[in-house]
Amino acid sequence: MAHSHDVPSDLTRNQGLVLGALNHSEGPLSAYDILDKLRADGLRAPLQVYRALDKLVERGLAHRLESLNAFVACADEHCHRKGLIAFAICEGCGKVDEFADAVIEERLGEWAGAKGFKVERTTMEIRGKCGVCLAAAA
Amino acid sequence: MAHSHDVPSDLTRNQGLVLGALNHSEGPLSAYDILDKLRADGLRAPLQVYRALDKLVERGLAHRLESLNAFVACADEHCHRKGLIAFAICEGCGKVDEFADAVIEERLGEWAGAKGFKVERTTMEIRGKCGVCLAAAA
DNA sequence: CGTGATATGTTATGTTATTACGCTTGAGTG
DNA sequence: CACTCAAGCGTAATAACATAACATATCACG
Repeated sequence: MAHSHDVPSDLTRNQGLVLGALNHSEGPLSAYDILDKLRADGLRAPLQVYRALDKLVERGLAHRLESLNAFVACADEHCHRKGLIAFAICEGCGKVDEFADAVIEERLGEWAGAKGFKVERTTMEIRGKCGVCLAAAA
Repeated sequence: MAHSHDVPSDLTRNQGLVLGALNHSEGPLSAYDILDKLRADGLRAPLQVYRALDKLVERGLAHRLESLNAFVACADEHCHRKGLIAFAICEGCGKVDEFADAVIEERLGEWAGAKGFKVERTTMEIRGKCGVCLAAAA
């Protein structure tokens, strides 16, 4: 059976390395975090990472978390996710939960329709504490 | 009658200057944009701006746009806005429309409740084109 | 007056992201 | 095969965003 983080075979070397680093990580990584992890593999410059990230994000294999200036692998194995994706980021453990909500998306569409605004991209990020961390703190 | 951008009188000098710069601007400003506008008033270092912004954001007089690394004055004159605020950012003219949506907020609350996640802060930013820019492009 | 909390000014530094330039690779075509 | 065109790659330099560390100032309040 397929590993939960199998990687498309048509990625370039750098793209594969970067996606591998993201898949391997528990939480989000900054571009420079990724670079540090991949120095052993020959990467030397931020741009090598940013270029790979651009492609991965473009293809939906990774996501950028704007409020962290960091990146995560897409949680959807088959990367079919379309439209609005929301992220819940735990301030305690740093883990990120990715989800989609059709109601929110629809509601946003209504707002946009009423305003004549054409939506191209939406970022939605919730900061807080996950259940595990709350339980641990209690 | 009150000016639409009257400023609370208990702000410090730097806070007042920074909020003034934001109020005066058509669109979002980066901290360094603000600094440049305020050099004539004696500001010299980024930190002076960041410190003022921290306070303004804390008080809800300004908002940070994560996807732009920039700031806007709060659109609500009386700064009573609580809870989730969404921003629609036009890629054409750079203007930002601020709005609140109770349905989205509630929906998010439901998700959080089901997951046991405690929400502390939410950022929601829509990128796209506003009606004016769409009309102009047609 | 003293003292603690908040704000300030300044320098230096850390972190994130892009520009500019030239070389390499590989698919597709004449 | 040779050509070329698009995509990717490597490197250096720099731009843009943000904070640390430290000293001084201001002001409410006991």
